[in-house]
Amino acid sequence: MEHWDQATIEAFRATLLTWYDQAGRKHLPWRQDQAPYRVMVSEIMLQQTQVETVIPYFNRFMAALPTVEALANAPEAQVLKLWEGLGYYSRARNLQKAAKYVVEQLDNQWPRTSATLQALPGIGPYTAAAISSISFGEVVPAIDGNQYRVFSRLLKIDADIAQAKSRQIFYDAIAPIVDPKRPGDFNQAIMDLGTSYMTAKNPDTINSPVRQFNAAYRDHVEANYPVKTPKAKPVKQLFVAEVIENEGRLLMAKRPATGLLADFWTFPLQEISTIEAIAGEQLTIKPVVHVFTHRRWEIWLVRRQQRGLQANEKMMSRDELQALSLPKVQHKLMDVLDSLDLDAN
DNA sequence: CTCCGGTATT
DNA sequence: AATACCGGAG
Repeated sequence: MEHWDQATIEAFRATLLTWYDQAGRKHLPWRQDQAPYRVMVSEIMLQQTQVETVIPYFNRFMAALPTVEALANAPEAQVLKLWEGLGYYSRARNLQKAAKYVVEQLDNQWPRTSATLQALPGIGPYTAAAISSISFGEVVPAIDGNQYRVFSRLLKIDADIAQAKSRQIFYDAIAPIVDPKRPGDFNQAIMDLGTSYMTAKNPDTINSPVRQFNAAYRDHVEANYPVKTPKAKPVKQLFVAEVIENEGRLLMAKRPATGLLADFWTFPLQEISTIEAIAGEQLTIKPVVHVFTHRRWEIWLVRRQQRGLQANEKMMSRDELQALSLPKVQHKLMDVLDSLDLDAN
């Protein structure tokens, strides 16, 4: 690992922030006004989700629920509807819990440090540091995938970023480099660097504003960083999805309160061991495929007659469905169904 | 297809 | 430390 002396650290800060002031993504809606509520909402949305995807969701969310009190007092169904399609729905539920906590337990006095912000549900070490540095000026690194990638290359850090224990190694390496005068801008500048020149694939190091600080580039080993062990492949699972229509209503089943897509409504899904279980019954040549981190679902649509309803099941009209927050996989199933009906006409 | 990515739970 | 949780981009 490289060691930077104080002069190098100061030169790096100056170079980075000069570039950020000229070329940083100042137009991002959550950077217009960096009040903690806005930063919290944006950072939770940005967990595991790309900037371009988040922008319209963030704007709708802030228009509908402009203050932490508005979010705390909103019906959960409204919050989930605003989140519809973003995925990782526990983020939305925890976000509202965090808002309630700030309003009801803290009398609207925000925690101002990374350590205390982590008491809020859904706020871990990265998000806490992002909020505290951007909104309150705390001098801490906000270590996300961008910071791992950027500093692993700049400093040739060999710790495996897939390992939890590597976090401390990166924290210790980055903390002395964070600009004490502009910690929030420093963190956001690293994010911008990580999504422009210092990308995961095909980095444009030759044009990077901090090329001269890049030890991995200097030594022609940039492709070796960050060090990351590959993750396991998702397990394949076969399902049959029942389409039961009656008088314009569809039979929907509510998923269990814990686990995958908790409490969300989908067509009734039954796991099958082989396609033979529904021989000839399927409506399409190929299954609907939906992949999670750890599971790959292959879902065969079948049409069935009206039957008795289980406790978690309900016949729903199209209007009722439209009002609900439905997971992407259910939208895929309904889209395939609609395209079949279209072909029939 | 493959790859990417924070937090909570266990 | 390992696993669960989603959708989008290339």
